[in-house]
Amino acid sequence: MSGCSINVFVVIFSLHDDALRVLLAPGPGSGWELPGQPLEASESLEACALRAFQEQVNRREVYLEQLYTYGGPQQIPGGRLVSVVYFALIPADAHRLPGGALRWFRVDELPPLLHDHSGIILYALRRLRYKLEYSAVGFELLPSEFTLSELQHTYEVILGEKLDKRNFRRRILEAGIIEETNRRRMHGEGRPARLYRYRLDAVAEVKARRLFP
Amino acid sequence: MSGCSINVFVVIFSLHDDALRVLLAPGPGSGWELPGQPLEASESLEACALRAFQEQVNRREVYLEQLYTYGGPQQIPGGRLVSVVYFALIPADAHRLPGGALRWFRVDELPPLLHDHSGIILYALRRLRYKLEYSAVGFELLPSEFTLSELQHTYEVILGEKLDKRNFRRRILEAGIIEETNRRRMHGEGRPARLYRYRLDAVAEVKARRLFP
DNA sequence: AGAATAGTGTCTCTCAGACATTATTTG
DNA sequence: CAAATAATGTCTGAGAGACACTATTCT
Repeated sequence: MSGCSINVFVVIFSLHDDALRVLLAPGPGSGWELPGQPLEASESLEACALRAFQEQVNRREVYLEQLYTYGGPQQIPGGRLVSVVYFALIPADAHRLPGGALRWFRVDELPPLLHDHSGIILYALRRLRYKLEYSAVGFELLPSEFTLSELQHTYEVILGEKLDKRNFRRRILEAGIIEETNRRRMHGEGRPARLYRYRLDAVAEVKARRLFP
Repeated sequence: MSGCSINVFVVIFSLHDDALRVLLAPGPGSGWELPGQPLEASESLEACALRAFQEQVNRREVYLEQLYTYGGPQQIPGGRLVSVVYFALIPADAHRLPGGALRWFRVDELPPLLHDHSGIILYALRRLRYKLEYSAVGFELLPSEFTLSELQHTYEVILGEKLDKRNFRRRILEAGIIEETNRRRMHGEGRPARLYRYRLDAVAEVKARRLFP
């Protein structure tokens, strides 16, 4: 076998303080980089990606999808480097404060990044926005029960634009991917909002639309 | 560096004899498999993919896009195996008869395949059909000048359904991705058809929509 | 009562799909 | 002039986007 090494990186998105954020690790030199690690001998690519942020997340289930595999002809000491990049969405209520030196950055205020990681993040963001249009991926950033206003706000933050309240609700409800609960959220001020959850079969459908497998 | 090896496979589509076909190589045992080869030390993933079918194609420019990277935890003797899979489209007039033991198979009549290659082909086909809807990828299977009937026929073969002639022409022309030439195709019988070509800036646009980079 | 947020319906316009006839060439 | 293929336009229904007011809770 030729001397080669594979790194798995993850673009981890989450939503807090009214902004979409990415988790980054301090790089070896001055900049930052995506969290990642070398693929170990007997684990799958996906398992390796999960390791990259298991300490950041309380929940076991997260949305994880392969993004792209980079492998230019660059030589590194000891062999060549191939990077497999995933992207992940974790719900606002499920992540811990970053441990170690990791930090959350707003996607619109990224620090200087090593390698081509800023290009990769922009690509992941493009794909997230795109998927938001045709799949139900937005729910992956919310707790399991949420109000329609919260859901709309999630969409607005990711897309970077305001949406019409009535059209948004009509579209989401007609799509049949969420269902009412009997519960409501009281936040002290204003009329309490009904809580919704995504339907279990809708979750299955979203998984079926995943790129692969 | 850990002992690991990377193979690059390509799902190569082309259109002839009224059917969408895939190029396959005889496997080590009894079944067939996708053409592919180990990644060499100082080449990019894409260059390795191009090597896989450079002898099948006259033209230098082909449509090539990364599909997915597989890397289960399976052990193979001497290390683990990661497979990067691309998919390629080559125009009907640009491919040679397969050299060596390679053969073209209709996608609806695949032979027994090794590994999970039949699943990979089905996934590539799904993606091709999907891309046909929102990008101009269909032109990549035709010669540089073509009639609208030929283009429609290409779409029909890939999608596996008949399309309405007037709606098809309206949609394609309104999309502004092709332009008339002054030439016509005479085929001895019936009224000669005007030849079209895709617009150069449309080609650029399609490239911009490519997944990455 | 007032402040704050939740929730609801209509109209218009654009786009997609169904559909049949005329036009041009060859033998 | 018959056979073969190319080329063309209209109608209708569904879905997307613009738009403003009422309802419920808390202090």
